[in-house]
Amino acid sequence: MTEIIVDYFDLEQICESGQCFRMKRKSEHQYEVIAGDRYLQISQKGNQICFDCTPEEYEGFWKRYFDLETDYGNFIQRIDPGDSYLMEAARFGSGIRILKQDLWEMIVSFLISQQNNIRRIRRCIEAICEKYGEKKRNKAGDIYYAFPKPEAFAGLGEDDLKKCNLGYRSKYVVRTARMTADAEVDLQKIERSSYPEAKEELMRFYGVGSKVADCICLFALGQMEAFPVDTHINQALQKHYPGGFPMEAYPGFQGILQQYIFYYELMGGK
DNA sequence: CCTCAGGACAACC
DNA sequence: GGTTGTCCTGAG
Repeated sequence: MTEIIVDYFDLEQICESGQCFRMKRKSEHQYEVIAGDRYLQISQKGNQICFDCTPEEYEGFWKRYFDLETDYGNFIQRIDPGDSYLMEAARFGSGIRILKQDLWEMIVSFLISQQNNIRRIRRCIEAICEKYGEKKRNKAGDIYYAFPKPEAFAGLGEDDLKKCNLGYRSKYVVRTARMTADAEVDLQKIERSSYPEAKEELMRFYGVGSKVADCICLFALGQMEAFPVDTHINQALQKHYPGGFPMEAYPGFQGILQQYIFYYELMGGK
C-alpha cells in the first residue's frame, strides 16, 4: 500500500475522460486499472491517493503512468484569463491527467475508437483481451486479462476480429499487428522520436490517420503538443473559436487543453 | 425507419 | 489540393 498527496488529481475525471478504456469504477472511491499486463486497485479521498501496490511498484511504474511528476496547475495558470470558455473547461476538468499508457495498447485502442462510441470501445477491447490476452490473477485472486501482444493478432485472418464486434476495424488491427510483429515499424524507435516524426511513422499503419495518430502521441508518448480533433472537438472549436484555436499561445501543452475541452463537452452538461 | 459515435481510405475532381 | 461514398455495430 502506497499513499501520496497530490493537487489536481481526480480518478473519476481521469476514468471518464476517454483516454483509458480499461479503467473502471468499482465503488464510491475505488477504481481498478489494467495497463498492459498489470493490475492496480486505486482509491482517492480528497487529495489523498491510495495505491494498492508496493512502493517499488509505485516508483517503478505507476508514478510515471499517472504522470505524477508534472505540475498541471502550472498549465492551468497559463491559460488566457480572457478566454472564459477555456478557463471554465479547465476548472471543470482540473483533476484530469494525461496517462502515459502502453504504445501498442494505444495503437489498437484508438484504431478501434474510430466512428465508435466510448461504451462500445470498452466492450470491444474487453472482448479481444478475454479472447487473445493472457489470463492472470490479481492479489485478491480475481481473474483479469492482459492486453494481447501483436503476435496474438498477427496470425489471424483480416475479418477474424469481427467476432469481437470490431466490424470493419478488424482488418486495421490485424494488418497493424502483422506490420509490428514483422518489425516493419519499430515501436521502440517511435517512443524516442519527436512528435512530428512519431506521428508520421504511426500513420504508416493501415487505419491510422491524423486524428488517431494524435491520440496515440498524446496518450502513450506524452506528446503534449498533439491536439486530436474529433467530431466533438471540431464542433466545440467552431462554436467557441471561429477564427481557430490559439495553438501558438500554448506551445507544448495544447494536448492537455484539448482534453479539458473534450471532457467538458462530454460531461459538462451533467 | 433514421442518425450518430473520439475516422480512414480509395476514388474521384 | 478538397470532396464523397463506403465501411460494422448498437444505442437512442
